[in-house]
Amino acid sequence: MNTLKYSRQREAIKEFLATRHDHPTADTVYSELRETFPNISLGTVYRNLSLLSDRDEILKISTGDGPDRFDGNTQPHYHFACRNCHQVLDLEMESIDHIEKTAAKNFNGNIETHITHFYGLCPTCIQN
Amino acid sequence: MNTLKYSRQREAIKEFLATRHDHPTADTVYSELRETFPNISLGTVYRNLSLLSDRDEILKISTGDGPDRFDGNTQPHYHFACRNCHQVLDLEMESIDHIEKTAAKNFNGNIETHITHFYGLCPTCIQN
DNA sequence: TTCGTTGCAAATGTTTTGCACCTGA
DNA sequence: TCAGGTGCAAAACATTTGCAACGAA
Repeated sequence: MNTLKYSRQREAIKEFLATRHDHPTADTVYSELRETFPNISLGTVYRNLSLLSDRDEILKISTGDGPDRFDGNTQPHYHFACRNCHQVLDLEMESIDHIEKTAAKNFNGNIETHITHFYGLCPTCIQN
Repeated sequence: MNTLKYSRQREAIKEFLATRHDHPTADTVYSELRETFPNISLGTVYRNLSLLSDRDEILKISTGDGPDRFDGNTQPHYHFACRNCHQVLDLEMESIDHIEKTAAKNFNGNIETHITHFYGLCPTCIQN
């Protein structure tokens, strides 16, 4: 593995994600960090987000609708994406890891992980 | 719902996807159809793929790695994406729809559907 | 005739990358 | 010192869209 050198920008990105629970996009991270680092570039944000998610220090969420989102919470958990307002919420649910065994039954490859996203209407949008 | 008018291009796209089981990308659909319709445009391919998947006549697969893929098989089933060769395979497995109930337990919104993808090494790549 | 569909090209939105300079170890 | 990190700008990718011409009903 590559040797990492400390960088204020990278630390700030990690720190920022740790305080947010709304799964911001790269562009949101960029705009917010601009207030502390007026010269930080979008390229740096993308480079660090991808570096951090490669190292499993943050989570990258691709819902298949709009840009990728990022999550500072690396504990295993699941996400819900609202089909109306497009916000992404954390779900508090028991583990469903057993589905990997189910999938492995008739499969000759090696299943290492899975990603599940749930979709529908969020508590707010359901009221209309 | 909108009234659809017959189009040879749209039929050919649907027909093409029905014969393939490797989940081609829009660009692959485009290149292959070019042989039958030398003037078909990428825009038309994208328009029809998105129209067909809105109507649930085909499936759109976003693995979060590379461009979207499309599947002519609309029967509920699951996909496996190889982290080495990036091919996408069908999994033959029993239904795991019950995970929607699990997810709904502590959630006030309405869960309408879910998407699960499995990742790892495919039978071919596992040998190296 | 009407209105959905097409081809083409330009535009958009997201993410990656080349490069010269900067910075941490 | 030197390898990794940064800012900037351009490029790469994937996808969408405006528009005039075309074609199905």
